[in-house]
Amino acid sequence: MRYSRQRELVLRQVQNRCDHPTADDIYLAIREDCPGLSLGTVYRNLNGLVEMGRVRRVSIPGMADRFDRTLSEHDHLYCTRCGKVEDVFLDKTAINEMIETRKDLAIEHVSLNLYGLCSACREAGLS
Amino acid sequence: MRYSRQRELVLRQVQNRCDHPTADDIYLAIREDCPGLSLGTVYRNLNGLVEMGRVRRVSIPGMADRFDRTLSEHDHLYCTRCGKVEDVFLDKTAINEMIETRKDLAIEHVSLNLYGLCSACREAGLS
DNA sequence: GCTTGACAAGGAATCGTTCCTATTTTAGTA
DNA sequence: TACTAAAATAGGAACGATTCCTTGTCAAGC
Repeated sequence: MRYSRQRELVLRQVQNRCDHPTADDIYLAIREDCPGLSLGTVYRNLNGLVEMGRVRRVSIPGMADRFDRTLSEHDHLYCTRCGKVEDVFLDKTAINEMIETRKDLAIEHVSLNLYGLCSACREAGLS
Repeated sequence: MRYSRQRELVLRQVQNRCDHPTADDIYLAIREDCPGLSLGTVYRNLNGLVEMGRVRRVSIPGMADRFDRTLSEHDHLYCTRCGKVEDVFLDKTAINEMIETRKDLAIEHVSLNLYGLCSACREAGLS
């Protein structure tokens, strides 16, 4: 795979942000430094970077895909109040053990979608 | 909410099928008995039926939404070989317990997406 | 039987995403 | 440094899923 300035910018954008941007978020952000950038290029590069394992894709039903710089195993919490997506690190041994007991199923992979309040909304609600 | 023949047909279609049809599947099936049916009507009624709790929506990233007649708590297995969606009934007490230990999180709901082989593909693979 | 509001049909519009084509960039080679 | 082929881009058309809008229809209560 050849170097490209656009891919470099896309990767940096994901890595430098602590939120979970959509392709369009990334497009709008990079566009300032790189006018003439095409949204198709952003999608193509994001797909490539996901395939290479450099970034992760976060899919939540009914929303545009988001992208995540954090590669280590974790899940995502969708905030039902503000819509933000937050990383959540869970101990999944209990889940994996439960899955293993089900010898009748051939499950290769489990993904969790968590719905609730993000840390900011939770703290706002406590006060 | 008023009665309508179209809504009746949509609901029956979901309830009489043991697969997980998409809006379009339902549209095509009903259209035979009810020419002039509009796809928009199918969507509108499905959304209404989901809101009323008469059917369930099954969302899997990258695919059209599917609809499920089974209302009791369960999850879904997406077959990585044939693409079929299958109901899976899991004992989620371990998951719920694990979630409860995380006092730092305000999680309201957890949904699992399972990826693997459906029962048909699994049996085909064993032989 | 008339009115009114919920519903349907039909199609335009939207959103997220991919695809296509001509043009530009990159990297290896002479 | 110049040349070339492969790979990447820009720009926009196309696509699939879904919603929205407008107009027409029908059903239940007065």
